[in-house]
Amino acid sequence: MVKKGRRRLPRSEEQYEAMRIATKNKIHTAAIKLFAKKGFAATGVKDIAEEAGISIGLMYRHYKKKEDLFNELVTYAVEGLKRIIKKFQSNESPVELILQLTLEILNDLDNDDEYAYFQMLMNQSSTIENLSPQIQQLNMQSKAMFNQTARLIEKGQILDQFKKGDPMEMALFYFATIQGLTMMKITMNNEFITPSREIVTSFLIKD
Amino acid sequence: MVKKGRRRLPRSEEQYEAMRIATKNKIHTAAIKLFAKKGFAATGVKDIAEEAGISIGLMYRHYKKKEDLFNELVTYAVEGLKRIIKKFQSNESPVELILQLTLEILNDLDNDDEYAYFQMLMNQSSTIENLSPQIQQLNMQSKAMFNQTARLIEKGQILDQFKKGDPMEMALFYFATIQGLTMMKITMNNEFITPSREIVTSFLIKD
DNA sequence: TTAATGAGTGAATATATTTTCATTATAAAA
DNA sequence: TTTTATAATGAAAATATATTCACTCATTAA
Repeated sequence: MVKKGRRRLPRSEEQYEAMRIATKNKIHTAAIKLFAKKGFAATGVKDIAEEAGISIGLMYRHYKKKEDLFNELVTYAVEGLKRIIKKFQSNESPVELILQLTLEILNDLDNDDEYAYFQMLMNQSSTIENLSPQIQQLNMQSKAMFNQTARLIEKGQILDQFKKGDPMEMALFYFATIQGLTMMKITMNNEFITPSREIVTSFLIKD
Repeated sequence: MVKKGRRRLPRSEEQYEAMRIATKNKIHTAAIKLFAKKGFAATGVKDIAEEAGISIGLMYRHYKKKEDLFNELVTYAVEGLKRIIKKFQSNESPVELILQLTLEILNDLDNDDEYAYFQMLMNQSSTIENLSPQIQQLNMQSKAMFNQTARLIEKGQILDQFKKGDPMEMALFYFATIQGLTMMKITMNNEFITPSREIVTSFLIKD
């Protein structure tokens, strides 16, 4: 409808799109880092703008509220979770699936990948009172991830790949270690030592 | 000096002291819970006063600033750390010492003891920018705790009580799991399953 | 009863943080 | 060089949170 009165643009729509995506990326990278490290409340929009190297005003052109930015990041985390859940539902060998995920996570921790930040974001979410739909979704997917992992462990136990024990308890412990490692990574930074996957999985996988 | 002009008091000094301690305890219990769950920035003095069942004004009679309250709690955490470090320096069997600590922690998690809150407080501390002397002390003790644990693991390896591996890496992993479990406990609350100590120590202790 | 004292209160003030918006900068077409 | 559309800015307004302080409350010795 508005298209009818199309006027000439100084830049092409593609150029504008690229600019917007570029600044959005800057905001994302800065925000995930700060939210993960300091939490939602302790992170000021000023901090984010500074870290991203843009003005506060520009942030608000992209996000009406600080919360909207947080929620968008949460959405990415949800997508990541969904991918893992889907993978776990495949028919591959349980031990292979767990090993694969573990190695991937340890690798990301070692390479300072954004993974750690997203993991922390998931914790931070639980500290927020006013649960947005995005955070509710995240909580649902987390629970699904848990159940899926417990089922996978059960499968692996039947195949005699895994050690005995309550699958739910083991799944919880697995994620607790991942959680804890992520936290350590973020707080210790360069003093952090990424553990071998043998250490991480020794409670679960038979030698 | 001031004692000279002593005037009559409606209550005895002991009574006043008891009242002050009572409210301080209320504040502590409320604050540690909220700081641990939501972090320093996200916890309002209003929240603390509400949870403690007192007025905001009374809070400020006991602590000039919100930060002072936080720092006092940090001091308690430091004392706890020092106790554990001292214990670890004793000549008891390494495997016994680690087992003892692990069981104690798991028991506290199970019983909803304040331990979990103090553990989380230690994380929250790392997210604060303006490092108070108290927080600096906490960081120093944390590092000491690490080193002490690594040394203990080394000792246990020589005695063939522990599995092989880099002691520092294993110490870090140990605390990461504790950290992660604490976090889970606080976020999941009643859905949390306290893992058996066998699961927690299986990466470290030989069967 | 009254007077005295320190605990306890919460509305008012100070401070910090978020959000808005009038304005400027940029790059390309004319 | 001028015009244009949109990105980008940052000081000002709106909002939220921390802190203060003039006051009330509770208790007990006199």
